[in-house]
Amino acid sequence: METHLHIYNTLVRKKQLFEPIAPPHVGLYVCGPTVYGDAHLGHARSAITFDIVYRYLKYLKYKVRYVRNITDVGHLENDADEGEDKIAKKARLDELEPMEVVKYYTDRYHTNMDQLNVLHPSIEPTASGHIIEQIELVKAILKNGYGYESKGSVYFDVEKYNKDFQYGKLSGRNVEDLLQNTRQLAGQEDKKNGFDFALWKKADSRHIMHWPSPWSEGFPGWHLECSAMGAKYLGEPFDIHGGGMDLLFPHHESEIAQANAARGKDPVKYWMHNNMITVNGQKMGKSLNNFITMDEFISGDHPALTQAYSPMTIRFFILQAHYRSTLDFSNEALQAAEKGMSKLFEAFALIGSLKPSNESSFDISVHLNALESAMNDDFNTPIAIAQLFELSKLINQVNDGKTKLTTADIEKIRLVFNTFLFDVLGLLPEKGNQNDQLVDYLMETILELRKQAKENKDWTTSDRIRDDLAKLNIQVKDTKEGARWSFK
RNA sequence: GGUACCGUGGCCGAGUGGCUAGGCGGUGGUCUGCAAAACCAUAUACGGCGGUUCGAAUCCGUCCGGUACCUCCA
Repeated sequence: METHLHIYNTLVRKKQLFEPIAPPHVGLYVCGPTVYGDAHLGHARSAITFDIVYRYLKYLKYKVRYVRNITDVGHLENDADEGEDKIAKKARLDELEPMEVVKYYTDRYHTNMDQLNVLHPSIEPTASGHIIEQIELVKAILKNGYGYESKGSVYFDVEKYNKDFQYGKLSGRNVEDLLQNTRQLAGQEDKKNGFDFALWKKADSRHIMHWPSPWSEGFPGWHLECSAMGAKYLGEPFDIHGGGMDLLFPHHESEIAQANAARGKDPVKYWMHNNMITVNGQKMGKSLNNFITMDEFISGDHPALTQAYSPMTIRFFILQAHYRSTLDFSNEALQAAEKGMSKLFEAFALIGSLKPSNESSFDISVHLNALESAMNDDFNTPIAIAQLFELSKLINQVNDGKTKLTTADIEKIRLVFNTFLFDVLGLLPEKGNQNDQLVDYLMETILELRKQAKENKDWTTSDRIRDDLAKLNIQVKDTKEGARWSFK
């Protein structure tokens, strides 16, 4: 399987040729959501970024096992290890069973992902379903001497680990700096060093999610689940681990440390990190309280939104930027994306009615190659989309009789659009098709009436038909061959 | 303070030593009964200052401005 796919590997901070550990198989692990709130634009970006990775790897004929976890325990509240489990806290406030909260937000997350046309992962494991694996991992770390027990909790001994391995190899930090910069944080009494992180945490009386363990009735530390589940389903090491840039430190750094401490080897060959969505240049996130949920985008019901945006518009908007760049949210940018995307779909819809010629005035394969090399260059979707715009321009030119294409090349263009626009980029025209035949028939009748009015130079009637249809978001387009129509 | 990164035309956003990215918006034109759509043409650019080079938006230095991580976060 020869490809030229290059992936930017955060571990070495440059693009590398992608060489799977055991081709044609590829293991892909992505940090999924913590299900204690609705998905927002940032979640959408991460999911879409790695959806593209998944789709393109499959396009390249790899056999991909894609694991994306659901975090339903473990992440602690603010005061580091003093805090309460996020989901438990939410449950207490709402007087719900924790698993009720988990189920509620997991379902909502799935709905949003389906709306965005994000493919389902091969496996979607939950942290609460892998407590045993996580306990085993803690045992292995303890056995190798890289952890210590303290008052029923177990911590990772970063200083000890750093003597034998390198803590900070992913994030570019060093332990000396960390020592100086984490000293003042509260709630560190039980730990040898401030930067030591919890592997197992003893539950206090308020804590309603807990499990038995050799050390205490408690719950796993927050980096453990990905280490345990990644290894379980993808092996050690596996190919690609993805997530948001904000997870780079300490989460992914600690995953590397845990794997080395337990088994003496790095867990992952290629680390990929998507950048953040920003609002007025600032990260969109919970703590800044400036996030907009997917449902709010779809309904338009948010003070920052001047209109509703379809999930496909959001997907397209996200794909128009490279995943490693920050992407700034604005209504203007969303609206530009909406218009641009519909232009692509309109061009695609025209392919079926193009008139073939005996020769082609341009070479389709040039564009196909350009699309592949864009995707091979660290999944450069903006360039790929630019290529699709080039193609749609050509389609329109053929439609206008300004350039020529053979029947075979028209089919080739259709195939390229199908493959890249729909399969690889995962964009779908979203006009409902429930009443297609009826609508087509009605439109045929209406446009026939308008044609007659025009022939009679009854402009009042013909314009009224046009304007009324516009109110229904139906656009009439007069061409040399007669009127066409489409949904706006 | 430490670490990583960014500053591109009205807006969004690729590119990273020489060859117009692209989209939205603007302007002019073709088409049209008038529009719209489409097509054609076109303007507006690489934060400041130095340096390297035949040549820099792209490399180096420096200054200015901004962001992320170091606490849960996609």
